[in-house]
Amino acid sequence: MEAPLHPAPLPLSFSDGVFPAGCPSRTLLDHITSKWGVLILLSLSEGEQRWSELRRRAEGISEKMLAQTLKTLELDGLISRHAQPVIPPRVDYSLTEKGFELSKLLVPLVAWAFDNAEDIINGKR
Amino acid sequence: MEAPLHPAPLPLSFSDGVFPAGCPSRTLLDHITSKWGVLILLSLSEGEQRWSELRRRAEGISEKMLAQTLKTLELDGLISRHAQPVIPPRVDYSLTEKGFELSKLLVPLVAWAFDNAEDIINGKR
DNA sequence: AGGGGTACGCACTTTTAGGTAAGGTACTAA
DNA sequence: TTAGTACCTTACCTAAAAGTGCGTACCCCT
Repeated sequence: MEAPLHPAPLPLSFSDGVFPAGCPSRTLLDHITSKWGVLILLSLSEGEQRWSELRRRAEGISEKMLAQTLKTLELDGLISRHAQPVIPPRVDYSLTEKGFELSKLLVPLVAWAFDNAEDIINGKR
Repeated sequence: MEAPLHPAPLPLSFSDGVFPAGCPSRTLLDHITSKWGVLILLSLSEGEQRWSELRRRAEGISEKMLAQTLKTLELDGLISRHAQPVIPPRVDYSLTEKGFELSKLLVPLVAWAFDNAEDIINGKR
């Protein structure tokens, strides 16, 4: 009931306790935590998948946003693209090492959100 | 170099592998992973803080967005507000139990982003 | 001959998050 | 009297995110 008030470790290097405005981590966080970025990374945490599969799994995503999100994450070096010159086209996406590291932190977060979402969203308003 | 291809546990309850569009967790995730939501939660993970302190730490935030973000997170039951009827006004914010649970997952994520941001953002384009 | 699947790119429009600026209260200090 | 602090609210506006729809290339199936 009462506020926890635990100090919490926070192993960050923000010496002065300020999260600087121009910090590159803000940009990276924006990519990772974008509406569709999370879902794509999450989906790929289960292994290599192709375009159409990702489209199906991230329900509601438009083709434009899928392409855009994939491109951004690829530029960030979090996922890699394997295009096979076959007909019909086949392109597989998978996590890079860095992307996999990230997914290990992201998966539990989303799992927690999934488990607690109903209580939280219903409990209010 | 090569793609990892590890299956990854993924302890989620998405039986069919689809992340449903209307899922409440999408809304909750939007709040948590919003531009300022992350920073506020992160900041509060270090303990109770007041309005002006949060404003200073989340560099670049406007008063409007601070108020809005705090309100959303409070409605979600992630933070709690303690207003003291003193002059000048003093309002302290802290994480709730749920918010603290969440921060334990969020902190390492942001720490990772902070550690890897420079490499990632510079290495591209 | 026609329709459908796959993986996009491009242009256009809508929606929304966020920024800017001003005001408001209830004081205190100069 | 003017300024300043702390904690907001409200109205307005813009820039960025996201949606919509169209086109493409190539082949398969019927």
